[in-house]
Amino acid sequence: MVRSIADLIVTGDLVPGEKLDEVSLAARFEVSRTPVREALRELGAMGLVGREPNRSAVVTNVTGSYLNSMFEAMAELEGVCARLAADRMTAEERAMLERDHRSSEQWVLAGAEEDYAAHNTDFHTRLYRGAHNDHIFEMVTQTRARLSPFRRAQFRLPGRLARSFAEHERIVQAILNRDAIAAGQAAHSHVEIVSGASAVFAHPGE
Amino acid sequence: MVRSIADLIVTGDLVPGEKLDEVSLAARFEVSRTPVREALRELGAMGLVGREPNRSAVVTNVTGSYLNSMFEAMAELEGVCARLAADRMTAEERAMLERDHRSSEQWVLAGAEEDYAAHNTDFHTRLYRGAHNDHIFEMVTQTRARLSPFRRAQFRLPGRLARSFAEHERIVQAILNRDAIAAGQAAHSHVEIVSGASAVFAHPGE
DNA sequence: CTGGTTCCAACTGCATACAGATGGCTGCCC
DNA sequence: GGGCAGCCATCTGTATGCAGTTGGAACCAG
Repeated sequence: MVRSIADLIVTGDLVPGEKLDEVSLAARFEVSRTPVREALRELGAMGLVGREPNRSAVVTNVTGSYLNSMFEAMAELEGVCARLAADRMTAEERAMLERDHRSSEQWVLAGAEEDYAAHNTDFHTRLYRGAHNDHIFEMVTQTRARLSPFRRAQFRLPGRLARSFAEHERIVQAILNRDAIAAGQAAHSHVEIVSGASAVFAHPGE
Repeated sequence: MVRSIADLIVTGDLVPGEKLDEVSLAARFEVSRTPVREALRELGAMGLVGREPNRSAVVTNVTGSYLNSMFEAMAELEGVCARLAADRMTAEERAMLERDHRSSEQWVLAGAEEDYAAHNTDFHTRLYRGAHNDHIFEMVTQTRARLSPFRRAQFRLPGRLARSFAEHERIVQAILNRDAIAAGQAAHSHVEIVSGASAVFAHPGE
């Protein structure tokens, strides 16, 4: 239930600012209002929807300022993850990260945005896992989920694919060299750039 | 409702591992099960209680490994906050931070654990706010809430008060000097030390 | 006395019914 | 014609009832 509604939001089926009426959602999933309500509470706690007393839940329309704070947080968290990952990744993890990264070059050359986007998600997830810190993993995953409605189109920008790949390259190299500082910085600036690329698509806050 | 139950957990009234039976909670607060259920869902999303299908919610008994990951995350987040705060705090914020810190010395000299603990909470909150990043503020606040059951007694350790004050001093100085790097490091190691001091009190995980 | 099986009580998950609140619409008054 | 007030429709918040499931207690067999 939570998942179903979250998907509607993350996939963009429900647009930021849109009201989530309990009865229509209940009808849509053919259940009663109760599970819907509970799911909305949970989504509210996760920050995906906003709730105030006696009002409909609304898909969080992150205002510019809060959106920026999330992108900044994302950059910081990525930096931390990469730094920790450089120290802690196992040999297998390093190998997988590199292999995966190398193979993604084909999508860049082919200009396959969708495929590269999928790889990109995996790549970052590997990074988060590599930090070997469950709580940080949770935080970064949640933050990413909340940001996802706002960066769907990030790879549409011309040349973004190649640049993203080059930035990944820097991160991978630093991690393979076990250079924690460099890895942290590379990941940090990588996300900073993504945030700039995505800002354009941000839904105007109210 | 959420707040009421969360308080029971944070204050230690409900102990990690304890089952949260919906009907008794409903009776306790003199409401029906419905709002209790929704509150539990929300607390589940916040990570304060664990939930699995057809089971009672249980106060999260953070296992040793996850507890460590939270303390580590806390150290990283504090470091980030202090670093950002050193750059971004307004003159008023700096002044308040210093004033507050100075005045806390009286509690150290008097050995007033309760009072110092209250000040300590304020001090760190100031730091988080000083970073001027709402999302990071949320994350660090949530993490702290989840950790609170596990560090209630941190100032009981002999000499901890004075050491904490000295560490705060380093952080304050670095921020007043606008030395972001030093502030970040000082805050990071401060929390690392707290985590060591608290580990002793961790409820044994299962 | 111990191990297993069966049954029951208690609790969770969901649905429905009702009460309270809110926002918009309509109609009246100025 | 415009503005204000009161009413009504609609939606959220809460209570209660019922069905499904689970864990444990009691009982029986070895």
